[in-house]
Amino acid sequence: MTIKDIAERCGVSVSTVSRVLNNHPDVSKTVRDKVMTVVKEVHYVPNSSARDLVKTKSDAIGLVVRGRGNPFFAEVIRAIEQRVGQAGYSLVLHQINSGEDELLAGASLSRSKKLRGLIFLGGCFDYTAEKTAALGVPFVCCTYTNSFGSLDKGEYSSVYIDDTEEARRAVEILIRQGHRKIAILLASTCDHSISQLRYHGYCKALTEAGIDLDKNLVEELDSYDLSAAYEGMLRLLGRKAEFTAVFAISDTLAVAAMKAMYDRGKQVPEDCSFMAIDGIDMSNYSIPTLTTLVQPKEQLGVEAVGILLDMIEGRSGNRHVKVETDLRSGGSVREND
Amino acid sequence: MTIKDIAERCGVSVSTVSRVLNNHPDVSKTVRDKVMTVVKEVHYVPNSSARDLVKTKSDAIGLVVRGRGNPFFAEVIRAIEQRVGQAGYSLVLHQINSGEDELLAGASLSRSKKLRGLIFLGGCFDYTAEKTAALGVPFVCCTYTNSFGSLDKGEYSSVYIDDTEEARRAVEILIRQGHRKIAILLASTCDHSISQLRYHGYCKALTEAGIDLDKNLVEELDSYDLSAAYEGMLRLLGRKAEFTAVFAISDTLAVAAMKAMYDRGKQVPEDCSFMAIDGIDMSNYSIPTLTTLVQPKEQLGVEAVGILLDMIEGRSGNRHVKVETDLRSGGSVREND
DNA sequence: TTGAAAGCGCTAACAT
DNA sequence: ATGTTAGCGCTTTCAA
Repeated sequence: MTIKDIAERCGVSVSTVSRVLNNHPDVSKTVRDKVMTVVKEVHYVPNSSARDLVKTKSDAIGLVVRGRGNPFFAEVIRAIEQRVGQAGYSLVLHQINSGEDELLAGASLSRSKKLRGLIFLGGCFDYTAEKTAALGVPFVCCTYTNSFGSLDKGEYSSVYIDDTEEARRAVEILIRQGHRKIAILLASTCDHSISQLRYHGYCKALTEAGIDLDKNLVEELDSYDLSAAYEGMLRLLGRKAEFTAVFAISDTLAVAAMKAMYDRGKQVPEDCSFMAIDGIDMSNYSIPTLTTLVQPKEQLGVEAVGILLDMIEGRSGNRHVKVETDLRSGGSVREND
Repeated sequence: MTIKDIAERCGVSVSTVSRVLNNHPDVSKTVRDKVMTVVKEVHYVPNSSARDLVKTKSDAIGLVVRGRGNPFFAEVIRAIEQRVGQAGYSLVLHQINSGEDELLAGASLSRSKKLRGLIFLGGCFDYTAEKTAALGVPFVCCTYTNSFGSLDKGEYSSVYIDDTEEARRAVEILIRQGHRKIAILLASTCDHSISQLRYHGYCKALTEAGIDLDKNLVEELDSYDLSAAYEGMLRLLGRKAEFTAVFAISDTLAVAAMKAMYDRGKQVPEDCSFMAIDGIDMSNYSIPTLTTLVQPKEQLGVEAVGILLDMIEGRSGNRHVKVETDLRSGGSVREND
């Protein structure tokens, strides 16, 4: 069923049908009604490929999300969708798995869908000008910035929290509560990602407090899965290393780790305190409620779209916005005062 | 940058470039290499609209998911993606919000992307032949079946659990443990959805055990949000109605409700047992681990794709597959034996 | 207000 | 092995 079929059934030309379909004003009501009737009757829907092909400039913004089903991203995505829609643009959401390259995905999406701009959510931290050149449109890194890459500040945009500083702050909060033996649950100490940055903040806080880093208290996981965190926590407990608190680099890891504690007959926070970063909805319902530095998820999304639209519409060049976390005091950290 | 530009730069015709791009064998290595070099050099990516437009029959299967960020769906989606890919088809994933009509979305997707078939995940239970007519391709309802609609068995396919029966079974398990005062946490008793079916199973179990339905123990929520479940549980506790167990129609509701218990200083399962249906990953890490009837998420996805491909490739007509849940015994139900 | 026709970028038949 | 060309379904000038 094509526009031509509709035209024939209505006894009009294809251009008239096209006009009706696109709400052009210069069509008589009689014709318009007739066309619409037939369209409804046969459930006609225009072929979007043909439509996209013919119009040179789209209103599509691409969103490439790395890490499927990451609950932290869900809220950010929602905010992005809403803002993009409000601004009269359409959103092309493309989710990729951890192993894939988001720049490649973005470049491909950009060319094939004629995107006006791109937002990357949860990508890598080490882009080079050479790799981003393929994108061909303005882009903004959401929830991270290019800490390990060689990109100049003027070559990209970002909305992010200062991962190192926030991690330092989180660990400092534990130290202020009297903790000196603090374990860390993370993905890797040298993967050039959020994990490495937050590890760095952890080290910094220890140093500032004059505490020596104990490698025995660093538990590296091979994924962000809940099961990996659970097993990691058990290993930590099994090592018989002494610690009174755990800093988990994400809420999900903390929740699974607290469960491991419980299953080993230990109490949180009596036997061990837990502190994390992210602030997902779920950790509000963990037992006890997780104490965590909450990222401003909606703001992250809103700012990302704002910066991108400013660039697309020529109001400004690349920009970087650092946002702050908010301490949510649950019951997972023992108060020693 | 179009295929024509590439052709010019290489001094060959567009068809040659097209051949290279599509891995046709009849191109000399010299030409192929030259074309590939230029393609990489200029970051050329074919316009997918033009590509899709020209090929009359696609290999795309649509997946319309109702209910963004529902953790239960995540695993089903993963299984579907994998199977569709394995079979040599591509997947077009379209997520819609609770308010939207999945049939409309599916119909639109179907026509505009020339889909070969559709899978609906988390849709409604009341389709009519009139409404599904617009789809124009075979479709299968995944995780639900058309309990309240007027569709004939031969007019659609489905992979589902028997919601009523599984709910009955869940409540029966509670009754076997000696519970007689069992509250239920649900979304609605008459929304023609999973909630209504599971409510029906709850009633059935009570009746079979000779227990009168106590409307005071039925807590209807206005959404599936964790916060709604938390508040609902507080209301239930506030009513001073007596109950020794709660049947939550989904894992997420149960987790939030258990937290409400904890916050009111009550113990699970000592003061109240909890039982649910779904079996999401997260509820493995609740405290205590949630006792729940686990849906075979991967199987749901695999079967859905299997049925759809059988129809697309003409091996069979519409089919209905009922799958079974698996009891996961956590610590949320008190064992009285 | 309507119709005819060009062309968006690509693939695939048909030529060579 | 490579080039020429006819569309795929649609929007959009340009004419009428």
